[in-house]
Amino acid sequence: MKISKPKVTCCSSLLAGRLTPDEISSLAAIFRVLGEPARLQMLSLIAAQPNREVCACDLVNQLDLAQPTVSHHLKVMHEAGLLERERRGTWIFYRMLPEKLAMLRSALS
Amino acid sequence: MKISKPKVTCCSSLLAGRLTPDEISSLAAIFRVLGEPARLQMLSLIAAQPNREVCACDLVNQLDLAQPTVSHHLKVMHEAGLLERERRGTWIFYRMLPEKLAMLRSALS
DNA sequence: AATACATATTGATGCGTGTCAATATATAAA
DNA sequence: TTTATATATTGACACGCATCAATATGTATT
Repeated sequence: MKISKPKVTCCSSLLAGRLTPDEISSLAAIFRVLGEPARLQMLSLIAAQPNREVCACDLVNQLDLAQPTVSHHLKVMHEAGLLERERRGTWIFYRMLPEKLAMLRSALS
Repeated sequence: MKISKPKVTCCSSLLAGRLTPDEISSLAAIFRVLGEPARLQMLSLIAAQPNREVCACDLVNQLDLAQPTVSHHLKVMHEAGLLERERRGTWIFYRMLPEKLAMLRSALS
């Protein structure tokens, strides 16, 4: 029985070979999302919570940014696949989705 | 003889704990450099070379960008610590410095 | 329905930066 | 020195986007 050779690369890797234009633009899009200090700070705050989630109001209180600005960044990160949202009553909680970060990690290796 | 406990964290990690403002801004700066499709394409082209280096003229030929634009991006990536330069005659060759990418990888883990 | 609070959206503004033409600088060869 | 080629710099322009005030929408309570 023939054993198929395992593929060593699972995702697009920046250091090995040439990337397609689609891979390049989608990779750049995620990097651009992370290239904003306010957003990195929000991710760091979420990761620092014991249950790994925050409601938007917490970020508004801690972040020295106006509420529309926080809402804007949350939307950007949610649409980029970095955060998931869940409504609980009046509050909306955001959690990290580590898959996108893992994908970036493999793109950098 | 007492054996010192090894530190598990070597660098700033986005997912564990809170980051300092300095860590956040320097991390964001590198992500912003990578958040540009033209620059990712240049890195991909460099990584695809057999000897892992290119001269600037090669990039100008292959990249559908004006020469000053290529020069600008090379400067940005060099100042960010992603590329190293070496002059050989009239040409200037650029090579990748994988250390910064490794640092980003650990920040994402 | 009315009130209160949380979040999202709209619209406007200002700043950063990617882009390129023009020009300058650097290196090598004749 | 002159010529040619490679790279960098300057200056200007246009576009994207972070930011916020004002407003709208959503949810729960009375």
